[in-house]
Amino acid sequence: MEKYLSQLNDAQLEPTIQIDGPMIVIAGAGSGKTRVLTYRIAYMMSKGIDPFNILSLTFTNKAAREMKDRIASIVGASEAKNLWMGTFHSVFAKILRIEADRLGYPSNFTIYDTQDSDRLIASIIKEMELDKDIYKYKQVRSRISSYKNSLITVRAYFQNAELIEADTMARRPRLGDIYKEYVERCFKAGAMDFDDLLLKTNELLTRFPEVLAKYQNRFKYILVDEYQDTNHSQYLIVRALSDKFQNICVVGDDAQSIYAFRGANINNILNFQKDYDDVKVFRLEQNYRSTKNIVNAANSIIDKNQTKLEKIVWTANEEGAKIKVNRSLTDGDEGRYVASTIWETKMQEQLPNSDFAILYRTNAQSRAIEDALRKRDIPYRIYGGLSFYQRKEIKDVLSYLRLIINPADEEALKRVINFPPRGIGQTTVDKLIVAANGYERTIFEVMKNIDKTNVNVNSGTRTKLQNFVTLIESFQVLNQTADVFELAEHVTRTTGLIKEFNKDGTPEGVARMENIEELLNGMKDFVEGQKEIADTTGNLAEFLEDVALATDLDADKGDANHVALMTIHLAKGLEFPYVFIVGLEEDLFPSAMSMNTRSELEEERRLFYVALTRAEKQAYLTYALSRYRWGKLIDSEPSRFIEEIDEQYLDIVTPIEERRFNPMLSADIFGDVEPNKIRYKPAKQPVLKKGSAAKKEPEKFQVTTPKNLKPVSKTNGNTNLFDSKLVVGNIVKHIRFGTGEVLKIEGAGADTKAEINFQHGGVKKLLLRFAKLEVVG
DNA sequence: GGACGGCAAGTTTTT
DNA sequence: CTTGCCGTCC
Repeated sequence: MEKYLSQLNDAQLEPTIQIDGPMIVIAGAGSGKTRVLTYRIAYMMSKGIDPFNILSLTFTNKAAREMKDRIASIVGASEAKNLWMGTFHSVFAKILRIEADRLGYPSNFTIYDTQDSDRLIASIIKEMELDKDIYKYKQVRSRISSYKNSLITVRAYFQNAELIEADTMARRPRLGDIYKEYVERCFKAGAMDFDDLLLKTNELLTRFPEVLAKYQNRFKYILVDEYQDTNHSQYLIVRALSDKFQNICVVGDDAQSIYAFRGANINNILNFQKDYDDVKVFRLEQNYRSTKNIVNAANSIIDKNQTKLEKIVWTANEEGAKIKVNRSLTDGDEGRYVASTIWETKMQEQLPNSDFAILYRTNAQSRAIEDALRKRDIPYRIYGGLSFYQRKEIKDVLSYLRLIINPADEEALKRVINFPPRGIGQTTVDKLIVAANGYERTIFEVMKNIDKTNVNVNSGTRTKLQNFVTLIESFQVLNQTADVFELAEHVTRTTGLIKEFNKDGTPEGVARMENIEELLNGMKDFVEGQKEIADTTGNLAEFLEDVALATDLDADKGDANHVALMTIHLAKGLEFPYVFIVGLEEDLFPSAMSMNTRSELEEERRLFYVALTRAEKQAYLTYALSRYRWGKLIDSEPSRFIEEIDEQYLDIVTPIEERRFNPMLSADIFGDVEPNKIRYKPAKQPVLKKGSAAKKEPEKFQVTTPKNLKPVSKTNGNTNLFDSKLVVGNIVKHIRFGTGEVLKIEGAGADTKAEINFQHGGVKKLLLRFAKLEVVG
């Protein structure tokens, strides 16, 4: 342990060896807070504290996993295994399953994702015959969500005249009724939404003192990372659990609070010292990540905010290059600028793709960037956006599985009761819902006892309903003996899901088939993985929970060599040598939705601060004069955030208007130069989208690349390789299909697929993003 | 009950 | 430009 502690500076060492009592670590960006957290836990264990008594709450499951691995490497895997570590949502979902019956929930409750909530709310609005233009389901959902995060239950809502007044004034007098119905329907379906995982935990700890005592005694030491992003609900859970022993350590940076929209309350961190007695305060102010230029520029930005804790982030690192600011004509040009800059830097410095990240404010911005990267054969991966588990075909499969575990799950049932089509139409489903509400039973129970009900359906439909019940029940029987993978394979086959997606032969259908295939592969991995961990059973319920709370970041293998594309929110906690922050335009960043109040604007500014401080060596800021939005070109002006940076840290690239008339320079503007023209065979170019950019295909210019440099990624005449390591002819090993030869590689980025001829199983097309392939030759 | 085509709406950010 | 929803016709 000593040798690890000696790696820390004085400021880091102090909080690391401070074990007892309440404490806060205010950690500037890049100041090594993860290291402090990790070593602190290892240190605690080395002092004889039972890992069983330590609870560590992180912001992502990936962070938890990495930290646990690191701790395991210091103190040993068998010790680290007993640590409770994870996100608020995953930790308390586990506790809720243990204690569920106290709250009247089954322990196998479903976790509704946002899409499930949306659908349920939309159908309630429809059932109540309300105007869907006034009661927009997304707005209603976010309203309900913020109530839950503030611990305003339905009962509390109806006792609060102000809230009712506010919603009535907003022309939504029935909001409380929708809220009530939504909560009841979730309860009846044995389902909790994301907010419930926190709200119900609070209910559990408040209503049952013996449960509170149990977990207080269990979690004698509590650590909370990213404390600035906790909401009121989370705050109360932490307070309750730490109340007895007061061994609470929170770590965070108020300057990086960026989740107010989902209820995060920056006051939690600002007021921490008032919440506990004798709080010890530590500050980590030395930045180890970035150059002086980046650190100073970021400081000059955050200085503009009024609401903040005073701290001075500094670095002993080198001065570094100035931040490059580039203006483009359109979003397409912006993409090409980014792509060509990455390509040139990569060649000149001989860098891996994974040294680069492109960050944006909204997911929709990724498309123009993608197109440019694809044209340059630069491997990339998009994080976030529509995640794998939210795709239609995946949700369909998962819905069947959810029904096996919990037949009360109304949203899952509505999704698959007639998909693939089996003659149970909307009219019938509506009747079932009405009957279920009337009898106060679940839809599944009504179907099962259809003969004993007064549901008015003809005998043909009756049989179809009973057949569906029998189908699900047969799956339940199989679930007693089969593992997740075997079960899912059986389900996709017998329900006809596979056939359904296979039948049309359209590219979409084929893609969907392949996604289902990958889901099955993922299940195989899960089953294999669980076998190695003794304390878990690897059953279907656990798989579904993992999936419900997984983020796109969690699926990352971490070793792949690609440029990362993601929103700034998702980039929090990560770092990259080269960072591009794109779309720095008014109304986009800062967002038009967030310029009404000072606090909203300050949050946008903190977001910009987070973006800038991801960069280690070099940051690029780009903006476009016009941008496609809904198919139309709209004008934009540079973001105020660019001006707010002290100019001495900026390198403002020549404005584009001056260069437009210089034909020699225009190649740069459009960036469409062919890299390494001599040796490089351009790949199949994707069909260009309509738009001004496409029309102006420029002349091909030679890039000034040293001749002895070869592209880092070997293209082999094929289109872009997702993982540069894999080429045609490779012999690979797959967990399910065994050994095979790579025949073909196609697609780009997250959708890159390889066609592989397996010795057993024949030719398969696999998504590289999910297929865990081992190159063996 | 199901398939297909037309039209409106949507882009903050996520566990 | 996309996606999802709704209405029409078989």
